[in-house]
Amino acid sequence: MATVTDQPQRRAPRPRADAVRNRERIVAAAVELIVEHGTELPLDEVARRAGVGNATLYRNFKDRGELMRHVVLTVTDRISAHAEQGLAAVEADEADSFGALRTFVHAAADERIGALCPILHATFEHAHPDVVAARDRLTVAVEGLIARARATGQLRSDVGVGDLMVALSQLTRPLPGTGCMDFDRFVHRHLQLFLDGLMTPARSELPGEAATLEALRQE
Amino acid sequence: MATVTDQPQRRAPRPRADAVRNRERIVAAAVELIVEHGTELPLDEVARRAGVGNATLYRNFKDRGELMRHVVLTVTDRISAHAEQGLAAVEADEADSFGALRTFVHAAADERIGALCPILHATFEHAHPDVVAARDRLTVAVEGLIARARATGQLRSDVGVGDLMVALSQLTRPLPGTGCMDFDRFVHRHLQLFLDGLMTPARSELPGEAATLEALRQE
Amino acid sequence: MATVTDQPQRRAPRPRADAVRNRERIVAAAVELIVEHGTELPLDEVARRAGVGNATLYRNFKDRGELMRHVVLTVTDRISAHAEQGLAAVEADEADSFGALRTFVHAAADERIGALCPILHATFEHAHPDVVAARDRLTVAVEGLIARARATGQLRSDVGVGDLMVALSQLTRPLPGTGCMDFDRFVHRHLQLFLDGLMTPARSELPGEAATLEALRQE
Amino acid sequence: MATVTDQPQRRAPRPRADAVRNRERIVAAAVELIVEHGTELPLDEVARRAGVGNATLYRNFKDRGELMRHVVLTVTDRISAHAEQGLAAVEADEADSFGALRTFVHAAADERIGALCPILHATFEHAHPDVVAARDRLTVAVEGLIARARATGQLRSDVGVGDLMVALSQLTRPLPGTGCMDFDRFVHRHLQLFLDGLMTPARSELPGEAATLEALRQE
DNA sequence: AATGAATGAGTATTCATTCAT
DNA sequence: CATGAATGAATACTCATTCAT
Repeated sequence: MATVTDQPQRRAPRPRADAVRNRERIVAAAVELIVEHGTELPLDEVARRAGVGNATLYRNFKDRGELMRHVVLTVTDRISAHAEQGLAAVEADEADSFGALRTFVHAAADERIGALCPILHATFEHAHPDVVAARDRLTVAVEGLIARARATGQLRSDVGVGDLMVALSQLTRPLPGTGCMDFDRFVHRHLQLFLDGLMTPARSELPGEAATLEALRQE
Repeated sequence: MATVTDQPQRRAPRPRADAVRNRERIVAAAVELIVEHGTELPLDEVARRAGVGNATLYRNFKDRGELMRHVVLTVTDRISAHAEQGLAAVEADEADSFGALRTFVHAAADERIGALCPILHATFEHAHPDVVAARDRLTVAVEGLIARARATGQLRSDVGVGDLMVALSQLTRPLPGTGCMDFDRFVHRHLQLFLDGLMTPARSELPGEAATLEALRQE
Repeated sequence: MATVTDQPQRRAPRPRADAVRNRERIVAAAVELIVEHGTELPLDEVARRAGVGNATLYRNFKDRGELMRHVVLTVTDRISAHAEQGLAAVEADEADSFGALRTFVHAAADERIGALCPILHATFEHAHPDVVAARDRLTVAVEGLIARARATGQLRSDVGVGDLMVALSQLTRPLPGTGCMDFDRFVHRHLQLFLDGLMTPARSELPGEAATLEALRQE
Repeated sequence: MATVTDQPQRRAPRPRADAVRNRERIVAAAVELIVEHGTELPLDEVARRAGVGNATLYRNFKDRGELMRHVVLTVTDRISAHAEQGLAAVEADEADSFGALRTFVHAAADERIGALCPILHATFEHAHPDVVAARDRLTVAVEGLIARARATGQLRSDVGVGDLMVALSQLTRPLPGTGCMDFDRFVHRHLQLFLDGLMTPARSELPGEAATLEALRQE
């Protein structure tokens, strides 16, 4: 039915079928390599891993910063989707709100949120519109989860979204030079322990003030 | 002429007075820079910060690996001292055992345990005798603290020393390019939350198995 | 059906209508960019300025050298036309012969004789038949102008066609990175001064020997 | 007599005897290569020509721009010295003032003033204090020569220092890819002709306005 | 025939490490 | 001993040219 109207419109997007694939493969390879070797990885290595020439990488991403930004956007979007999904479940089904938070945290870890550490760099373009938008989307969704968990009295009231996201990023931050496999065994334990610490009743008083993701913008 | 008789007595202690100072300044500068800029920093920068020529650095430390090892040893030793001191206090005075653990964790953060991130690299010589010895010393002391806290029923029984140390290292791991100052504001909050999660009664079941520091030797 | 009979007639002129246009636009873009940014400009830039894909450029011009050659030929031909026109005027109308030389020099500058700077490169194919032919045509015409100006006693007798053409090229040679607009303000002054120096009576003795365009073939 | 006071002060400058030599050799090689191959020359080639490793070049000159700046400063200073020497001769000895200008122009050509074309680039750091100072020094000296030549009625009054310097630079601008040897044969002829055009009585009217070196600052 | 994409070879620059003073 | 300088081996990035659509 709708296909009739679709056909004439397809001319523009088509010729890039393989180019789009290359782009995706480059970002995927970059995520992998950031997880394995940290953010200082050689871009030629990314290109090789993606199975393309190095210049193809540069055709798609003007420089290292742009590639990093796309990695961040890609991973952030995936994680936002998890958060929104969890939030929808909680709102729709009256599900266990803290459980939704737990589920989200572990899912974010599996999505390699630790690879987002570049976003925490002072040198990273925190002000780029796309980055701001992605961060805002994630913040909104996670704040929703947090508000729900707080509303049901399961989450202590003195923690902010930044506390959760920064600790989550740090605890899952990849170990350079490793396949990460061994490390994964421990990470979910640490997350679980941290989540336990977020529950009510609060067992200690927190120093400082609640962090926000915006506050990480350096300078 | 009378001074001649003095000279032989000076042999042992004197010749290294400033050399020792140089060594210490180099390690101190390295710790600072690792905390500020991560482990990939230029060694010339370390030398400059230490106020010595770069060749002096290489005279004292054969290569980057050796310098990193000494950084790790220095920081580990300081942290071990804190752990042992806490343990002694607990054993002597029947003090609050979980409180001792808390005190130790925050002290380790202030001692820049985050500078131990080189130990997280696969390329680091985890098997070097000095490193093994330092790690063992720290492990013993922290295990003592853990045993005490467990004995008084305040620490949940399903966490190992590795869980504590790895999570502690990760949560305090510096963000490259950061003056770290802003970050410090949050770190103690995260540690406090994590510590809350370590208390009894356990609020969740932990996946995987307890980590040990030895297990961090990758590959 | 009747239209079928029309088709055979179209063979010769039609198939190249837009192709010819493309060729011209590419050369024009190249001239512009050489004037603005020197000869080291990226060919992709030329294609973009011409509004065609880069591959189209390569379909028309095998490589950089061939494009440069066509630029040189195009510009040279235009300048030859000016010279021949000036010569015709002088011969027909007994006009002011040195004035014709002046007019030619400024016209050549406006035709962007500075874009001939590729001809100044040692790597340029000075011996290519088309280049030789174009250069000979220009040389003949300019020599005619010079002969006339000399015959009327206005042009000093110790300067050759090469002196004129090389100095003219150099004085109008574009400065890379410049929009050239500002530079244009000065160029005609310098040309005027140089032309004044060509007039009789000679005010100095010239060192070396008269240059010829052929002598620019380096090595 | 003065040597007594000199001896104790010599300690500082000594240890760099060879380093200073390297620096000079790098600049000299850069001038040579700019003359031969233009400003886009590979820096590795400069290092090789200077007989040092490429990193030595970068130790001495942070980047391409800094090397270029020092080339410009070096050449400009040498040329300024010529101009000042000529000016001193004219002022002291009542020598032929236009002859002094001629002598200066040919000397500047031999000092490769044509290699200064980078100074005319829009991308060059025209505002750098050292460049400004060097340009001012040169401008002052040449303006002195011009004023003298004008005062004696030999130089036409409608040309500015910028007219002279830009035309001089352009006429002596090296031909990329050549040993320049052949070209040198012609350059002094063109300069001589241009200089003739500068003499009184003026043989034509000049369009536009007198250029200044400052006006070449792009944008 | 025309295009956008892909590629490899080249160039600038950085940094760990060694050498000469 | 301590130092500044020198070096070669990376790595990021550009561009002429070729390929697939």
